[in-house]
Amino acid sequence: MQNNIRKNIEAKINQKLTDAEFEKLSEWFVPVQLENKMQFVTEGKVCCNLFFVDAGATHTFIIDKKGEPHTVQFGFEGYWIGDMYSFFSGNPAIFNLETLEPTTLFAMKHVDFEKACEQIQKFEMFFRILVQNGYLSSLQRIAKSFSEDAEQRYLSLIKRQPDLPQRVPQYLVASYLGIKPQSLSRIRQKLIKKK
Amino acid sequence: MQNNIRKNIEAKINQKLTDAEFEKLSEWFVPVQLENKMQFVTEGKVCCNLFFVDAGATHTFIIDKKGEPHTVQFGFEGYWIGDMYSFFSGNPAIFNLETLEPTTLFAMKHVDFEKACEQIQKFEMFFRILVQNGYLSSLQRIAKSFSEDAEQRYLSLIKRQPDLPQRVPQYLVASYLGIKPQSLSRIRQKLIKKK
DNA sequence: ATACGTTCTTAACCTATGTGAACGAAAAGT
DNA sequence: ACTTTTCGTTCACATAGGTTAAGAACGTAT
Repeated sequence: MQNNIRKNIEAKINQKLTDAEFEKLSEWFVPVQLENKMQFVTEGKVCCNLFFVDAGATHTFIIDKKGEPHTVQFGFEGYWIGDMYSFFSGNPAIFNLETLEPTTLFAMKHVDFEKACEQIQKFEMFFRILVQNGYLSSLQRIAKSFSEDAEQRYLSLIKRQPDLPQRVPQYLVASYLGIKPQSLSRIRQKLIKKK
Repeated sequence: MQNNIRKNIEAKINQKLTDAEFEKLSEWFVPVQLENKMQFVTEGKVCCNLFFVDAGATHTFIIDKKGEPHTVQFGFEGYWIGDMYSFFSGNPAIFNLETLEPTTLFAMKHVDFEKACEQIQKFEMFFRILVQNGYLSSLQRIAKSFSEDAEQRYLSLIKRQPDLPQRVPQYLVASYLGIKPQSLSRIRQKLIKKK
């Protein structure tokens, strides 16, 4: 049942897990079924769970002072998501997470995460790589946001994730790009005319 | 000599290192003296060192397609810097690092880093926390860059790091904020008139 | 002291994106 | 099937920040 997690971990550390290791691990991952538009992490509330997206789609967002939401990350099959700040510190979350489709998650509690890191060295290694990669890609994203305009960011986004426009509403794509839906609409029109 | 490193690690993990642990660690940190404006990591070249800033100032930057530099991070006393991507993967670096003052660094090679993680569990823990915090703060930075204009970003930057304007030239502050020096100058004028 | 290069400022103009509003299409609820 | 809400588009206008260029202020080397 947690087979996708196994594949995911093995791919990232480039090593196989033993059946014994996987048995242990799978006990710490609890399946969670969510409908569309369910918020399962809320800014200001502690969330000591980490999630693996088995099927479906989610987004991580913040609400700014004016009450406007801003999507920071999407999460699809095979993504690890959650509010890492709250997860590790036990303080209130700084992000919100919500489903964009009916979604199957596996949730891991922080206490179990600590057990997993202690008992399964490969899991700790896996997780270190995961956080490192996340860190690096967010640094690159910051760098790109300074040197590219919205049109270029949109083009490289749909190049990287061609299925994104099919899976999430356009206003969320705009939010992720840091622009308003009207502006994305305008950019798309411009691109169609160019061709 | 590597005392600042010891304090830095102990503060982050909230535990003391034993003298034996520290002895071992300090052998893996090699001091490096650099003059002002020395580039010590270059995009496209492998850099399998991680650095601790003992004294001085540095910045991490990329060069965009038009040849313009963009500062992604500053590094002052007590910061851990380097191109993590190159450090961990062994691939060419994606960032450049340069001193902004005469600077004293401690460098740790990746092979020694691996030894340190294996032999000193507290070091591995320390490093995991370091990367986690870096990841979280860059996510928050992305989120803020969407909801705040340059003036607000400037104000919260100098609130967080009041000494920054004294230590780095204004055009680098502008670069970090993602705007041109002229625009920062304009913003500063506006703020002076407001008062 | 002089000359040179670098950094900061100012100003006029330009451009990308935001804002507000109106409209139609699609989706969801009854 | 009909109504209501949500979503995407389009437009006119506003604004933040970019661009270009000039000069002032400062530091450094001669």
